[in-house]
Amino acid sequence: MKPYFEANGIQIYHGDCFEVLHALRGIDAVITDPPYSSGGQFRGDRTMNTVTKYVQTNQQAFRAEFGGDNRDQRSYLAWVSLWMSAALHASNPNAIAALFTDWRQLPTTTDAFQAGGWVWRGIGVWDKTGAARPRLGGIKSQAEYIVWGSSGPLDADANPICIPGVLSAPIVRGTDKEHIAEKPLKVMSWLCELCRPGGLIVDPFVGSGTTLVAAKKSGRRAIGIEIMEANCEIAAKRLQQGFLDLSEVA
Amino acid sequence: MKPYFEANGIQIYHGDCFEVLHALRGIDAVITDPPYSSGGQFRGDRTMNTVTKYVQTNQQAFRAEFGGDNRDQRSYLAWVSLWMSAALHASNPNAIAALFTDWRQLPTTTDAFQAGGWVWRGIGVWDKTGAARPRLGGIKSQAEYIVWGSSGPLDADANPICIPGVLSAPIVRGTDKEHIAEKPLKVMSWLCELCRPGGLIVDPFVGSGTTLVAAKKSGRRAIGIEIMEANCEIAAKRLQQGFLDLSEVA
DNA sequence: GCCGAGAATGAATCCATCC
DNA sequence: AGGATGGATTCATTCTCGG
Repeated sequence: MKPYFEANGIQIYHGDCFEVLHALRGIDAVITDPPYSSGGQFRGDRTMNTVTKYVQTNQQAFRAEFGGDNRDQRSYLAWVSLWMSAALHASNPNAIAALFTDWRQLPTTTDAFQAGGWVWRGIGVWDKTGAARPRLGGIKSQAEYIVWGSSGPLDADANPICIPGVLSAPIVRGTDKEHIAEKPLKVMSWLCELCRPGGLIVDPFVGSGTTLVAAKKSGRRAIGIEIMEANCEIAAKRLQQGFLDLSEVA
Repeated sequence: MKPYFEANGIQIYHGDCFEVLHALRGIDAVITDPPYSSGGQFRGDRTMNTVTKYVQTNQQAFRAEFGGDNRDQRSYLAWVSLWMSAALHASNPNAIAALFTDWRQLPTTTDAFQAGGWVWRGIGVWDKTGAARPRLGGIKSQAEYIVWGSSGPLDADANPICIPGVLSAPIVRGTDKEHIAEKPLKVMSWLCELCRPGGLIVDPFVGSGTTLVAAKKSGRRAIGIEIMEANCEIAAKRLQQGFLDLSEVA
């Protein structure tokens, strides 16, 4: 398999994540921001008045909520657990994994994480620090979440760090933004510390490539996988710029 | 039914939450911090008493055990959905609910919330701002979570506020702390704003009574339910002190 | 009052040991 | 493919107290 891009320990493969993951070995950390598949198809139904919708017993309410409304969640569960399982097979015994998710998919993501064979060890919070749409009459949806864990026992000796559980960083805006759901470099750099220094980080959903840029800056090797060629190009460009920046500093 | 305590629109009932909830009507908000039944990876860890489970060092201050904290995930799901369902039947059409949980029980809590017939609308974050136990080799467990939603459509006109999605407040420490799992008054006051001004807040798990104190300070009526008489006493005492403080200010 | 040193603390977790 | 119990370990942050 030939990488789309390669330089200074960072590779990008253009293709499907399953195909590439099956060919990989020696992963120390899976750090990624997969498409959330969020936003309910049946939101109108879900937000109806449940008291009028379910006049009878709550048994009916239970079936409505857990029956047909969340079919897309079911396939999200299956899909995430499949590639997480593929990643586990390519991982070292003390590997770490960290997946982004939003509030709506958080329970499904923790299920998928464990269904894929990983040990779930906690939740990190990315606080967007107020730059979120206000929600009148309720709590502002101001955070995204990082489901994290390991492929086996935590080997704290290999990487004796402790990163904060709530990371505050404003969302990427305006002309800097290359991708709809782009994460701040600060947040991805923070997650890269979960990987042992010099270790191999894999991101199966490169997008605009922020994980790869962060991995490079923090002195880890990285392999990214991306299915859309346009994104491969953007990520490669950012990596090249990043190297230029680094050489200027040196 | 006779309240254990009553003053200035705040009542405490000493008893089981199911019994009292069935007798109630007209709830505008359910705001509560139930026992999480969390702690540890193994069943043995969960079934320990709460002081052994949650208190590590030889503390000077004595803090009481609290009950109902050793359900497994299945029964936790069933138990939460049952009292949430009872609360729904006692609630007004545009009622709000907000439940505390930790990372481990978050997915079960969102299931139970919906199984009880409520519409899940998001997750709030209580950021303990650093004073949490470090976790070597991983992400610090620095937050607890608030699962929130409503009994039906959100009525933003009745209460046109929007509270932040990440609430930062240090944990309660030292001699001020009356309960192992006590929440900061600042956090509970924030949540009380979800209830329409003058509305009725119900807390089925009073503990040390922080929700009730916050409700009083924010000008809402409140009914608390608590099964342990020792906690009823602590909460009543705090409420009386609160009223004294208020009168001194006035 | 301000600063620094030392002590205390935490809605844990992991593991050895015992029954 | 056991289950319960207790003890060791962890360190950033907060608290206490003396100078």
